[in-house]
Order: sequence, then C-alpha cells, then structure tokens
Amino acid sequence: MTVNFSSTNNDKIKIINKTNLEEYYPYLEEFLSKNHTILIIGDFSVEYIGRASSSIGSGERLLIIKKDKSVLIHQEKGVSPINWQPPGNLIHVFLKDNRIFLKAVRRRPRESLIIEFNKIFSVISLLIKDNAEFIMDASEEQMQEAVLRKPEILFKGFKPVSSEKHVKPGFIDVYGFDEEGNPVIVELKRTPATRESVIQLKKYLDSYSYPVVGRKMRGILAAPSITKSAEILLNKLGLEFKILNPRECMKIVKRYRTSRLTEFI
Amino acid sequence: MTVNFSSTNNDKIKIINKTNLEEYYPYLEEFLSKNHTILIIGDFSVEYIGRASSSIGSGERLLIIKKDKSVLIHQEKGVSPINWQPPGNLIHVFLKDNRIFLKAVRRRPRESLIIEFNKIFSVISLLIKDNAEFIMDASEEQMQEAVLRKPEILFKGFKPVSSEKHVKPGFIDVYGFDEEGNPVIVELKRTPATRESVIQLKKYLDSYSYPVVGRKMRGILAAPSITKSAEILLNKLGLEFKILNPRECMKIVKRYRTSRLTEFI
DNA sequence: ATATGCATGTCGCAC
DNA sequence: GTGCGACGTGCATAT
Repeated sequence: MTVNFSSTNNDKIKIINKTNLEEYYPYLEEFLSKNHTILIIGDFSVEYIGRASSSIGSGERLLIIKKDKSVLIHQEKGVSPINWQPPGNLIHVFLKDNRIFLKAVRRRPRESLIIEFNKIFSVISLLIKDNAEFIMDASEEQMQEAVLRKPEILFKGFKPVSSEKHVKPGFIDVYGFDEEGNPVIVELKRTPATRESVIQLKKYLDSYSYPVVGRKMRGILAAPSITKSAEILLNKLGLEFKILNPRECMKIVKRYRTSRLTEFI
Repeated sequence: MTVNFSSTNNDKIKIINKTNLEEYYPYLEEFLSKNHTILIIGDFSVEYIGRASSSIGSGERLLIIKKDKSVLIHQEKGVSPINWQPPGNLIHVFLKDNRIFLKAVRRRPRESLIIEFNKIFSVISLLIKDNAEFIMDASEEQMQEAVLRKPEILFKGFKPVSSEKHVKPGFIDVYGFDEEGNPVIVELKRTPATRESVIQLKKYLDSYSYPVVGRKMRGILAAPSITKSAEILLNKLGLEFKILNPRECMKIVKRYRTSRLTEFI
C-alpha cells in the first residue's frame, strides 16, 4: 500500500507518509531548509558524542527538530528526552546505503548527535504561530518585592534596609533589623527549603560581621515549607524558619501594582 | 474541506484530521483510555497551578501526552517544554461550550495543568516499541571505577582504600593514601570543576579528621577541567587539581572489562 | 564569551 | 514514600 498523504485542513501542517524510507529524504531536506519544526516518528538508533557520550540501538521513537535547530528524542516515558541537542545546530541529512542519516552538530561545546533511520512511519512539518506571553507567578524576585512591600509578613516590626546586598559568598536576599535593632538576614525560597538553603543562609551570616554589643544577628529562612533534614540543621545552627507562600507574595505584589495603577488614574 | 484521514502504512500510528474541534473529542478519549502516546498540534491556552503557577494565552503549540501520563507542551524553540507535568497524572478530557478542555492532575505534590483548545490541527496517536538499552559512557561512577582500577592516573603511588566512604556531609568518591602514608581524599567530576566542587571537597576534608603526627591530609579534585574561580579557591585552600578525562576513564573501564572477559574465556 | 544561581528542574537510588 | 545528589542538566542574567 502506498499512502501519500501530504496535506491537512490548513497550511500549518504537512503530514508525509511513504512506504519506502528513501522517499522521505527530499521532504526532510525541504523542511529543514525552510526552518520548519519537524516531527519524525520512526525506528532509529542514536549516537551522541560531546560533553559525555551515549548510544542507543534501534527503537521506535519520536524525533523533534525545532525551528531553532534544537533536537529532541523522546521515548514513551518521562519528561526528559533520552537524547537532545540544544538550539543552534548545524543539521545535515543524507542518504547512504539506502538509509537516511541525520547529523546535528553544535560548536561550543562541540557535540554531535548521529541518527540512523531504519524506518520512518511519518514525518510531520509544522509552521505554527505562538505570540502569547508566558507569565510565571511568584518568582523569588516577586517574593522579595512582597517582603519589601509588606515586611510584617516575615514578622511584626521587621524593617528591611536593603536587598540583594553583596557579601563574600553572594547576595543576601533581604537585609534589615528587628524591633530591638538586631540585624536580620533573610534568605527567600519559592520552593521547599532544603539543607542547602540553610547552609547558604549560614554562609551569609558567617560572612557578615556585626560586632555591636548587645545585638544578636538573626538569620531567617523564608519558604513555603522546609524539609525535615533542613529543619534539624536550621535548629542546630540557631536559625529561624518562616512559612512564606509564593501565592501570598504574588497577591501582595499584585495589590501593590494595582495601587500604583490607581495612583496614575 | 473535510479531511478524515485516520490510517498510515502501519498500525503504530493513527493520524486524525477533522474540521470541527468537537470531532476530535471521542478520539482523545479513546487514545487516553488505551494509554497511547498522543501528539496534539493545536491552538490552545495553558494554566498551571502547583509548585508555582503560570499561564499562557492562546497560541499554536505541540502537546504531548505520553504513555506514562506525563505531559509536555512544546513551542518551536528550546529543549525545555514551556509547560509540563511529570509522569503519573490523572488525565481528564471534557467538552464545554463547544470547546475541548484537558486537565492533568498530579498528587504529591499536588499540581495541575489545564488546557483549553481553540483549535486542533491534528491528533496523532502512537503505539511504538522501544526495547533498546541506553548506554551512557564515562559517568562519574565509571570515573571512579577507572581510578580504583588504575590509581596512577591520579598520581604515581596512590593507593585507594575505599570508595563512597560515608562522612558527615556525604560520600567521599575515593579515599586512599599516597606513598608517604598521607591520607588522600579524592573528589571526582565528569564536568568542569566549579567553585562548588572545591567547597564540597573542602567540606569532606574538614569532616574527616586524621590526627596522626607527621601526616598531612591531601584533597584532590579530579575533573576534565576547572573554572578559573574554582582554581583560585582551590589554591587558597591548599587543595590539588588533577586533569582527569572521562573519555580516558571510559577506555580504562573498557580495557578492564575486556580483561575480565578474557579471564573467563 | 564566561560565571553564577535558579528551576514546577527531572531522574535515579538509597533508606 | 522521602531525602539527597548528579546531570550532556537547561536557561536567564550579570559581567
């Protein structure tokens, strides 16, 4: 049976089905040269050489070559591709011994992917439009903004003085003082605080000397939650934990933005 | 024009093309219930709520629902999906106001993806077989094996004693002694060593006391290369660096395997 | 270009 | 299940 279907109810998608492997070759050449996104469902093997090296024998998989010349090879399980190549590859497709080969080469770091097709079930080319803006709520930056806007979400009487304060190991998220004038270092996390978060906060405290008699430096880790091991370490080091929900922060940031807007109206 | 193409030159792939959105609905239901991998090319918006939250308005994208009920939403650029959901979702598709909605819900952590379709260009269902073994060369584990097999690749006279030795901050990759009986802690990296690598090695040294008079503990960081900042820190801390190429390690491991084989033959 | 740190990281493995 | 570390991490951002 020869199926030769190469159109759909629109011009954004072209679906190619052929019986013989080589018949796909001119289509691949065309779609690659036109910078389409290409989906290939087929039976192929993959060799990768670069930062590491890997190989996988023949199997049925999905190969995606995107407009930006990034390459993904997906199996039927998992979010991560089994092999991939970041954007900006030089992609070369060629015939050899009645087989189709596809090579994706990237410089800096030099790495390449070599795919040998035994069979192609279908090639699909896409020319699609996506101009929508992606909005991610409650980034760590927004959490910081929320704390600066409404410091009492950390504790009553907290007075932020600076943010992104530079110390030797990095940048302190928020720095300020409590009601008694004790210096406070705040480490924010949008995700559950881990032992690493605690260690980082401790580093900041160690690096920042504040030798004033009668004042005790406080370290506060603020995150939606904390892992058990992190909590143990935190207590041992005499640091504090405060639940801070990114969603709450988002609301505060939004409220602030609204009030700014009304100022302008 | 009504295109109603739903077969290919094999039974591994089904391609569905319809003019009206709702017509896709029964196919989605069917493919989901049969645990196929499904590709959907369409115009849709996505809301994500979970560990964080995000939204993106209508746009033309590729949606993949895998056999393991993981979900990927890919745009035409980049290796990473714009939205995704790890394996094990409860997936629910439903019609509402002549629109198709798809919801993927995951527990622990609780998070969900809601997709609203404005248009579907094509639905492709896959039932493919991939039993090939994936082989990754020169993992950190193999580097360790290489060092244990042929310790002189680190330095002449090195005598490994143990590997994955447990100390407070974690596991020491390789532990041993030099020719003069000084204890040696080795940290292996398959990628360029960073400041973090140096810090980690330092932690191991600090955690492992060896109070023998006349003996000096040595810390060796072995990696294919080292960043400039890491090197500065390393020197300051009195630690050592040794270039160790994962590809070289791979060769050593392979040679060892061959020799094992010949032993059995 | 290099360095640094975040991420809905994902994934695998030990407990 | 949870914790912890590795990863060809990818990716954005500051330098």
